[in-house]
Amino acid sequence: MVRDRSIPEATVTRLPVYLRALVDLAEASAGTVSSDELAEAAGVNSAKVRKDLSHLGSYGTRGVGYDVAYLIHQIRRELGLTQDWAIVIAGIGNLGQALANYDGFAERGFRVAALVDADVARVGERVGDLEIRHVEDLPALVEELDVAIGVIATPANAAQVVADQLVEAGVRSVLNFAPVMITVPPGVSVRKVDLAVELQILAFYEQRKATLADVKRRGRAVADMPAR
Amino acid sequence: MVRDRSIPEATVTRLPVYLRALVDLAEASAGTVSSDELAEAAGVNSAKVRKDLSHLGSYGTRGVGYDVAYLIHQIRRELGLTQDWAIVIAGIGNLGQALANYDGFAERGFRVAALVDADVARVGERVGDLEIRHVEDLPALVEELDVAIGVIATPANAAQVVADQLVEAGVRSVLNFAPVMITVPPGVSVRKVDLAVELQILAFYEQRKATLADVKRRGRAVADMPAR
DNA sequence: CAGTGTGAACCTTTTCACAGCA
DNA sequence: TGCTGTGAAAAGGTTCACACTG
Repeated sequence: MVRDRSIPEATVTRLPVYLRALVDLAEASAGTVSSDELAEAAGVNSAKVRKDLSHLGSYGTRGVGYDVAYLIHQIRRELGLTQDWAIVIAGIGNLGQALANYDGFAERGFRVAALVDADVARVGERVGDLEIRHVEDLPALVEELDVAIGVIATPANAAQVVADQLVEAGVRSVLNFAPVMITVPPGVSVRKVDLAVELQILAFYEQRKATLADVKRRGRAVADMPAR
Repeated sequence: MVRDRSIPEATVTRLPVYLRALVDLAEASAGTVSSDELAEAAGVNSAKVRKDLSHLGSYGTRGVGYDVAYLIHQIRRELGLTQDWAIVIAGIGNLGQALANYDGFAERGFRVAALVDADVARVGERVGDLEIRHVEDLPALVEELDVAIGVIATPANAAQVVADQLVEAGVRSVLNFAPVMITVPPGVSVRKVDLAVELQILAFYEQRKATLADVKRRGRAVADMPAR
């Protein structure tokens, strides 16, 4: 059967989760893993694991499971993590600093190559082993360091300006932590992480749980928050 | 028509996004907004906005649009944001500190009520106007401050232990920033934010863009990253 | 015979398109 | 006339269940 080149979006979002679970398993020196075990570790069900992995090809062995090391390799290849990616962080406030020092990036092939801020007073300050540069230097930094991904950690009101500067400088992918939607030209990818949004979603389900107290109001119990 | 009490999960995840856009619009003193305008501001399409809002009830006016202030009120009510929620942050490293100082929480009704860390050496240290407390104090803090939501900002290896402590202390909702899956008893909600996962997803699409260079390989162009 | 790979059924979400209302 | 609200259609994602294989 010809393998379809395109992997469903939902699968793409889960591959990094499997990858981490697999790396943990590898460290625990597991040679092989079943879809059941991997599902458990990733917090999904095993049918989903098998479907997802089948999009990569037939890398499992019936009656045995998947070879951990080989599967790690395949997922890395599929996600483009065999190379490492240089990222630039724009906006070195609390969040920017936390991101600059976040070990999870380096562990997974993302190298924080540069830090920029619009505040001239901050320029020259050291964070970890990088020096904060002025945002005006972006074009040179992107070019020099071959930066592919820009991370926006500025306040909301600066985000669009910085996004424009990143794009102008040649960055093609943007991860936006600012609590505002930014617009970019076609061909540039954006993902948005909004810390407060996640809390609001939790609050919704928390509130709904409280409603469980007066269950008698209706026949059917109020649903629990769906597992992800 | 009887309005169904249950709002689709996909809609719940978008309500906070609409809410923010609406608050921005309100600040720009817009009295009314059409589904088209709101869609633009939220980065989705207008049919989705109308479907989503229709789950809250019929709050729009045909030929005119939605009353911004009223819609804000309705979404807040639906999300349970009319009260404010006390949260505790566990693990006061770089990320924990950034979260403790993050304005976006307070702005949206989340009050950081306590900070805890397992490292006794950190106890007593001040971050903003809170003092770091020892993780052992969790039960007392949760009780006293009526904490509903716990945020885990510890390293991966401490996350499960802290999650257990939070649940033990009475927290019913957990936002997990640690790069590991945690398990909790039924009835406790967990959402997970993984900073590196988002980067990995971007890398996937970035890599795919690179593949566009050799478009001739196949008839159909490689798809762009789907908009969220 | 344990566990993958996968059609088929099912469910959720998105999009379309337009009737109906202010 | 302009824009909401919503059935109906389409797309996308999940789960089931089992044939098949190492």
